[in-house]
Amino acid sequence: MLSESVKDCIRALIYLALNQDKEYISVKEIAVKLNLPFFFLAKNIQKLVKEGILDSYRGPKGGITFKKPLNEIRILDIIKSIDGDSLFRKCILGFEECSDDNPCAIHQRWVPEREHLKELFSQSLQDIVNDIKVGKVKNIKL
Amino acid sequence: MLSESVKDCIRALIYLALNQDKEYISVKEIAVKLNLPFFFLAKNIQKLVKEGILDSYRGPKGGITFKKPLNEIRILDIIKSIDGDSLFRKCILGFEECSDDNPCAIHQRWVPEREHLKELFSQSLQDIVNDIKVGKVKNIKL
DNA sequence: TCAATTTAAGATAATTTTATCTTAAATTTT
DNA sequence: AAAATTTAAGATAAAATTATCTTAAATTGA
Repeated sequence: MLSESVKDCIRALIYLALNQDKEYISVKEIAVKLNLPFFFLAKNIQKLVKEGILDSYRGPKGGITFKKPLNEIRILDIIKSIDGDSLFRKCILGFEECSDDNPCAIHQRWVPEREHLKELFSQSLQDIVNDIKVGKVKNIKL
Repeated sequence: MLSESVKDCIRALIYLALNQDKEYISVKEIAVKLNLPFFFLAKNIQKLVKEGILDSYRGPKGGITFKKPLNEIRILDIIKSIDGDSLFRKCILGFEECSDDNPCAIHQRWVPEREHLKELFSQSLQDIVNDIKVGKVKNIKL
C-alpha cells in the first residue's frame, strides 16, 4: 500500500510535529528515536525538502523544520511527494485508460473507495497532533 | 496496492468467468486475449491451482477451469492467494504490533478504512459477472 | 506410436525498491 | 582558523518483485 520510504517519512514528520519547540531537529535524532535507518531516512527527507514541505539547515544545531503550518501538510502530500499519486488516480487493475465511459470490470466499485482513501489521507499533521495532544489516542506508537 | 501478479490473475479469472461455456480454457488463450505475458501469468495461475481455486488439465484441449462456483470465489481470495493478506491485516505505518490498546498515530482512522477495503474486495466473481451481463456496466475492459 | 499441445516446475535474468556508504558543502563552536 | 556536526548528492549494494526461458510431464489426436 505505502512504501517503506513513505511510512518512514510519515512517522518522522509526526515526530517532528510533536517536537516543534526547538528550531531545527536533526535527521539523526529522528532516526535514533524512531529506530529508522539514518541514510535511508535522510535521502527520503531530502525529497520533502525539495517539495517545499520541509526546510533544512546544515551544520551543528542544524536539522529540519516545517516550511508550512501543520494544518497545510496532509498525509496525502507526503505520500504524493515520495510515492507519487498513482494510488489515488490509477485504475485498480492497472489499465492506463479506465474511465466511467470505458471502465474495467471493477471500476464502478473501486472509484468510490479510491475517493474514500483520498479523504482518509487528507488528514493533516495538525489533525493527528490534535488527536494525540487532546488525549483522544493514548500509548501512541511513533 | 495490488501487485502486477494479482492484477493479471483477477483479469484472467474474470475472462475465464465470462467464458465458462468451454470445459477448459488454455492459459495461452487468456494471455493472448488479455495481452498478458504468458510465462508470468502461467506461473501465477499455478498458485491459484494449488490454492484450490482453479483446476488444471494438461495436453491439447487442456487448460484451466474453476474448482468452485463463482459466487464462492471473492476477489479477496485471489489477492490473498498471490499477495497474502497483509493489506487487510497490518498496520498502515508498518508496526508489527499495532492495536486499539497500543495504536500508531493513524490506527484509529485506518482500521475502519481497512475494513471498508476488505468489504470492497469481498465481491465475488459472480457479482462482477452479473454487473457485466445485466448490462449495468458497458464497454468493459478486460 | 508419434507429433503437437498444454500445464508444471524451477532456473535465470531484468527491473525496481530498499538500504548503505562516501564525499562534499555548509555552519557552529571552540 | 580548526574541529565537530549536520545536510546534500550521488555512487554502490542488497533484496524483492517482475519477467522470461528451459525442460519435463501429461494428454490428445492423427
